[in-house]
Amino acid sequence: MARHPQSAALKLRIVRGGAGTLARRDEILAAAIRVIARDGLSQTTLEKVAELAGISPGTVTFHFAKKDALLLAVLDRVSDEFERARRAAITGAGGDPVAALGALVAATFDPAVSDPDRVAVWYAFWGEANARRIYLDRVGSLDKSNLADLLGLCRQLIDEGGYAHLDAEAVAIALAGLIEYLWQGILVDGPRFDRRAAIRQARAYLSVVFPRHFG
Amino acid sequence: MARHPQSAALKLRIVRGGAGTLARRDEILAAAIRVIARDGLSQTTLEKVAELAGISPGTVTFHFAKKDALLLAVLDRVSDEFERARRAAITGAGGDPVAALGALVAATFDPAVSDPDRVAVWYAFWGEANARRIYLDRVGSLDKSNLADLLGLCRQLIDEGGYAHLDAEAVAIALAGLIEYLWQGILVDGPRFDRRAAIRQARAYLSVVFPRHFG
DNA sequence: AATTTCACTAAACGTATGTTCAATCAACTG
DNA sequence: CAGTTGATTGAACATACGTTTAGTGAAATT
Repeated sequence: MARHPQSAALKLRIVRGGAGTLARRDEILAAAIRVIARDGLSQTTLEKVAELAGISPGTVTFHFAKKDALLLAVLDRVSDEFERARRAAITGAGGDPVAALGALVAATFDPAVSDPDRVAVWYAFWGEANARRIYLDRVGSLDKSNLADLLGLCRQLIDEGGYAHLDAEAVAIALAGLIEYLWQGILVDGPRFDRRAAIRQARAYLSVVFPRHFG
Repeated sequence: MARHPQSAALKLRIVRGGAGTLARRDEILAAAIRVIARDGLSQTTLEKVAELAGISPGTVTFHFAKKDALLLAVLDRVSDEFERARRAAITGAGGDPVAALGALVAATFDPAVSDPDRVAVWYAFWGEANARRIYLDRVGSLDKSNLADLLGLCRQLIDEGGYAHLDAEAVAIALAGLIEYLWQGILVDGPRFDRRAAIRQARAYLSVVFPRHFG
């Protein structure tokens, strides 16, 4: 008895990288994200994921051949979401480094992007990054391009804003570290994390470094 | 056939918190640290730990009743080492905030303290922190007291050094984030991590914020 | 010398879990 | 409507792993 027959709404069958409809894959990924966040990678089982998705364990391996493939798909999903939000913030600023830095901070703490589950998943993969090089490649590259963007924006602001005395690299690394550090608070405090305070503290740092542009 | 009889050197039997000699416990903890760093928490098994320690799997559960207890002991061990190094750096500075900040940075990237295995273990537990509250308590409290120390030192330097225009909290959080961010490099680059460059970058930030004391 | 204690081994046990597979049902196709 | 395809189930399989336990030998104790 197939409890989940193909509905007309799911007729759009785009098979890429694996079997199954995209909708079902998304449901499984969403369930996996929650299980990983709740139980950690070491306690994540296909049975738990299946139960949370309301399907049988076999269906999970039908859509994701191996457990490893599912976990990697989760990482890619979360990684893509973060990357997209980051890019949108920069693009929306239209070349203005001050607006871009502000938008990056705002995007980082946007509840839609950095909900506690996704943050927990992100840290879970960081925790296994040393053991699985493929994880390290993903999380590392996102981190790297984030720093590269911040460094570019800081350089631009230093040049155009008359902050020639500043060490762009030091300022950018500190900013990247600050943002990540505040981000950790989401992991620690969960839903009670004060996002406005985090944004305020990030801007306080920017106003220390670039006082004439972040008053 | 007991291949590891009690030798005269191990006669000192201090049993605290569990069975066994301290020496054997240390060997097991060292093996566990390496396995966790190499394979991640999700792939760490008692058999691997036992093999690396050159003993049988049963001996591990003899010294650490449960696997959970072993993992927690590993976390405590690494946590204690970090905390001790931090405290030593601050104490050694004798109340001088400039010396203390410099010593903290140096200690953070001291190879004896932050060897790649220990850093990987630290991140591994961070990765499971959302799932296991007891992990979160440990890693979170170390992080908290670290920030508290940095904040105190920054406040002191701001007051005594004539930096009244600076936001102490913003400066301290950025410093904490910067150090952690650079620390991540140990995880990413392993033994090839450039510790001198990291120290240089940390001091570059300090010289941006406190130019008259970190020239 | 006899007895007890401690550290350890090796095998056994039971369970949890990733993966496979035959069967089933719905939807689409011609 | 008959036949094919795709999604799903549920059970079976194999195995990896944490834990238990009986047994062993050396050291300490009496």
